[in-house]
Amino acid sequence: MAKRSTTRRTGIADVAKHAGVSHATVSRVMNGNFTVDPVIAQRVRESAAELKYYPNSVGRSLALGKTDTIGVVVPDLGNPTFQAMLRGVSRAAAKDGYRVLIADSSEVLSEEAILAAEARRRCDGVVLCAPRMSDAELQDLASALHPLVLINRTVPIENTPSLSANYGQGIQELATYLVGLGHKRLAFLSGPPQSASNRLRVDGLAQFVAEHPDVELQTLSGGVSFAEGHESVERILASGATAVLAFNDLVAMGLLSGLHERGVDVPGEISVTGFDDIPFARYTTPPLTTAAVPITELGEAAWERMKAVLQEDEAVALATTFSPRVVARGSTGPVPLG
Amino acid sequence: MAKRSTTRRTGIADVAKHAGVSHATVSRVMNGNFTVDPVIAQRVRESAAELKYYPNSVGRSLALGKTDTIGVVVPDLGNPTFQAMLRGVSRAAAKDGYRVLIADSSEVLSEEAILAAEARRRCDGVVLCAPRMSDAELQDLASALHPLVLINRTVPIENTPSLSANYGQGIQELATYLVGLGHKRLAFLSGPPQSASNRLRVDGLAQFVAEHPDVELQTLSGGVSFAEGHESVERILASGATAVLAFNDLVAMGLLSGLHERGVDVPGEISVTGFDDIPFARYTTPPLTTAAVPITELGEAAWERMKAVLQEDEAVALATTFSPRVVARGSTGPVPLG
DNA sequence: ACTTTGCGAGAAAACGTTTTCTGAAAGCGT
DNA sequence: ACGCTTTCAGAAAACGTTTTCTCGCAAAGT
Repeated sequence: MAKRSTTRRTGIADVAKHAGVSHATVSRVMNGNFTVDPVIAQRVRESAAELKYYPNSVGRSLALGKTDTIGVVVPDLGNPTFQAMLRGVSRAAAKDGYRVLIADSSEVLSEEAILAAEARRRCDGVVLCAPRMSDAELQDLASALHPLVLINRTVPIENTPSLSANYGQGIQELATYLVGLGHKRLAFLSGPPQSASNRLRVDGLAQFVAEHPDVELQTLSGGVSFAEGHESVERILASGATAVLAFNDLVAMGLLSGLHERGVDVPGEISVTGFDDIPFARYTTPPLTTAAVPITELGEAAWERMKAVLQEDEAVALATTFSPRVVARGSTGPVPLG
Repeated sequence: MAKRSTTRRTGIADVAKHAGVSHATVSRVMNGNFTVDPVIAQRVRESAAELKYYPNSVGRSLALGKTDTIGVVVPDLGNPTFQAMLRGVSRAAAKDGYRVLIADSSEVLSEEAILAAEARRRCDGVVLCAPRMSDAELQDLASALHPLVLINRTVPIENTPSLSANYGQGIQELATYLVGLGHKRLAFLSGPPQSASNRLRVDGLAQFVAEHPDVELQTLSGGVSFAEGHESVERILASGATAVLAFNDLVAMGLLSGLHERGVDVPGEISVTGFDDIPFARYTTPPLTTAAVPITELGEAAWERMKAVLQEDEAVALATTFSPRVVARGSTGPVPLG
């Protein structure tokens, strides 16, 4: 049995005894059931207060069959994007009395499914942020995870809503903006190949190029982080591009920093755009032109969908996309003469 | 009773029936108890696999009296410092099979105690990050929270370890560094009054001034965020200080940005330091001189202490302080010629 | 006065595990 | 062959709630 420590926490039985009633009555009072004589109810409340009784939440969960907790699986807790998602989910869920259990896969692909399944076992549902796993694996997992909501990953699975930013549209708008400034030679610093949002950007750019035959686009493998952006400087300069579309703001900022060190003028000699509009983007020098993704709202929307699924709402919207908005700042300018 | 949905999840009873043994035996097998005949154990494992059985974790928690979960309460999930703490705690705990439940008080003082107590009810212990509540309130709460670990807040309470960065020492080292560059007129852009770490900085600076009578220090009320740093530009310039110690990196970055917009040269006309060394600090222009706080390590250490308390180790270190390290970068320079 | 209705509270089952206790069978020495 | 220990598995209690069912009692209706 549960290892009896010297002193047990005060339970419902203690309150019942103290108030001279049964467990059932105490439970009823604690849950605001009105079929209890007000006099007795008051006595129970006083006993509970005196004994500092608070219902054991594990016991409650067992009886009720729910934990009032949802799991959120993120690829990297160190990434501002996922931090913002997490915050959105957490705050929205908190408003409805739900708590969030976090699981950080540290970008280890093989951990993702395990963490998700384990989280589901403890929680009423799971939110998967930008899962890296394959479509097939995700499909398999979906039914086991069932109250499941996806962020930045769309897979047509029954009962699983998904929220995503329209990266394809966003990157096209950025490219359009750059071309409007006169740029003809663009470079795309791509993200991780297994990332669905990278795929959307690649596809969006492919479409853009198809519609603008006069524009030349090079794709260079980049990454997701500052450091990776910083390291890309040489290759960017060698490419001869006059404008760079970075995978995200972090990469753009690393690039900006590297260019600054090399004495390359931004936007005088080269223009740089990011993606996401993380809080820092407006404070870089020069301030970063980027596509704003309402990522915290995505998180909040994820909770709303989750709530709907938990309540077994029939009409829960499945796929919702949020459109990024180009935010023009100082890191982009007219194509240099020459 | 728990509202019976149409299909129940497969439980230990199903496996028992399928394998032709008792609940107890299944439980023993699942928990790696070796007092089971290997032949039977194998049969049970096969049944479990076939039925896709996974132990219900709420049931387990109830029987075992533990949830393998700890709560982490932070003042603001949007703050990089707390994000880093959270990440440290979460990753360290995950290595030991524990999960983290998050509670974000959104800097609402009155929510803190409630969230902490509620988290404790669901978890085996609570980590409080930089609690804003008063010492008295914290003392009161401590026993109810008991497996409790504090980050960036030291209160002498039995059984509750605390991890903190030595902000007093750090800010003195930054001030020493600035004075070494010739600065005599310093300004401190302070943080929230109820923050213990702000108090440590104030005290540290007071000591510094006492030891350096020739140095003039002004304290201006600042804040914790970018925006607040950005808004302080006028007051900083009006102060006539040649070097500014910002409460943290965020404030320093906001200030840097504001100064840039005003065409003020950093560090030519004024030097700026931050605090924390958040990942972005090295990428600002100019790169930010700051005091590096190993904040993720603080989080990891917090878990180690928590683990020790959970295991009822007698010899658990109570108060541990981490020393910040001055990281000199480009935002500081010699005092301008007057 | 006797049955019916209704209200409120207690007994007990249920949620899904773990673990103690008990008992049966098997192994061993004499 | 008998009694002892040992091994292993099942029955049942325990964890702390919620909820259904039941029942007593009082008020109301005939």
